[in-house]
Amino acid sequence: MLRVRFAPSPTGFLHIGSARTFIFNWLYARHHGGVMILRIDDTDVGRNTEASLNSIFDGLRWLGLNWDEEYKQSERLGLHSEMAQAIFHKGLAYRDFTPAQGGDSEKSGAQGAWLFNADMRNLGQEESDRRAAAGEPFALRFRVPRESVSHVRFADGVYGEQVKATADIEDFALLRSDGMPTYHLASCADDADLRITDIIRGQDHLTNTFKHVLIFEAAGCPPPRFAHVPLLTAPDGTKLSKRRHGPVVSVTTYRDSGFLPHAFINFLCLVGWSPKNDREQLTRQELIEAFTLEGIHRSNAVVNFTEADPFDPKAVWLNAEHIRTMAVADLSAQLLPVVRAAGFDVSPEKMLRITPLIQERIRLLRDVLTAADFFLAADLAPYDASELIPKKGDPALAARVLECALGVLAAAQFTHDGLEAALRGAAGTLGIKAGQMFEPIRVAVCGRKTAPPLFGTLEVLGRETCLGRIRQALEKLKAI
RNA sequence: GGCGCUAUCGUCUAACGGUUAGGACGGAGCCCUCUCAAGGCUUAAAUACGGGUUCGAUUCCCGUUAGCGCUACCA
Repeated sequence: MLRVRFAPSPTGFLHIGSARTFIFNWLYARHHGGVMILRIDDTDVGRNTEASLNSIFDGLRWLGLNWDEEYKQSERLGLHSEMAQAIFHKGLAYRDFTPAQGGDSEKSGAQGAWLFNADMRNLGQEESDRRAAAGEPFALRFRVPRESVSHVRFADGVYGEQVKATADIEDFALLRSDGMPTYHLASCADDADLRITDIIRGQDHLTNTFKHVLIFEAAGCPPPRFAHVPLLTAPDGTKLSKRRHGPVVSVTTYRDSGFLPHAFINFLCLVGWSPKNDREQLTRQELIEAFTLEGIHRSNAVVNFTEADPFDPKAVWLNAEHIRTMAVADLSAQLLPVVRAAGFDVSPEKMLRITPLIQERIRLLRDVLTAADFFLAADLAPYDASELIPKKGDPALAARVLECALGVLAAAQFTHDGLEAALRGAAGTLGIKAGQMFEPIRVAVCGRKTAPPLFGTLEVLGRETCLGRIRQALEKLKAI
């Protein structure tokens, strides 16, 4: 049975790169009828936050992709130290009594790679035991077998055969001096215990994988298969981070701005992966069927956002496509809570009548607020009376049109076709073009020149509202 | 610095070593049209650079350059 896991650490909100890794794992599991596991990698106690944990669950729940098993690393610490002890007792790890380095002070100025601390690596068994017994703190380091093994290798599902000389791998830590496992140890111990068969994760772990292979082998466990996916970057090429790029990299930002979960998933899949048949819009089922590791790219991909436009245009387009192809009733149901959250008390029935008029005019659910404002608010937002004047017309013409409309609408059958017939007829009577007739009416009832088609709009607005707004428009015209 | 990964239109990407280098988003233009959308059509736009190998390189090899990753008792 194939088993995959998504293992976020709760040290920041769920960002879209992590979400994509989750999605790829999920797709892979579902494609192969395997098991999807969510594991919270929370061994860095100092950096864990409750807010981060919530952000992860909020984001994942919104995506609507379920997982089958759930674990928390902090509840499995015994397992980790067990593996560390086993490795230590085989002589494949050693105690390092060197005091912990403060922060990343060493990092930048480092000339040449640090591999190990000779004194500690070669410390005699007796002295090591004595100092440990005396309570001196130590980190447990993996003894990279540079003498006996020349290279470590593994086959990556995306990047192919990978080889690295043991001479280039440093003696990494397994246990910190406070006894907590490091990421490498905890991750491998859990992957082994949970019988993970395939690890699909970010490419930033590609070179760490050699260490992991070493750990699995030292513990006597067969390593799982690995597949690394390319990273997501900002337009400037740097990796996505809240500090640099703000909330645009957080999954919840997409949710709150009115993305449909599936459109978002669809978009993320298309960044760094391709079904190779030019298809762009895929249903969940189609994604499951089409998803293979072979379709994953090897180079980083940029999420094309700017300060002016926080979302990748393709993501927005995909969302609009999904909105357009939804059943009206479904879209209406999605729109209702957005509208109500903005403070408008709209009935489901009315929302259902508004929806078809704006369906192909909104790209994000949020857009309903600006696209349908004149349906929602009792009073129109202030607008300039000059807007009422039609092309090649003057205030007098606008007034004539509106006076006429008052009479026509009072009598017309208030349906799309009835209104169209009445209004076109009126234009003919006045001897003006239909456009000149419709424009002042549109502005009068909508408060602006760009709006959904007129007849359907009038119909949904209803006779009383239309007449009232036209009278108000006439008043405004007098002021010119 | 060391080690590793990567390199096709602005962006996401396609192309058994043989294509006029294809598609999509975005841009521009035209059509449709009661405005705005949607839709239809057209168009500009790419193989980082230099060497090989080959009858023939986007594709294989080497180098250069650039970007990214790892190089923590972070994950």
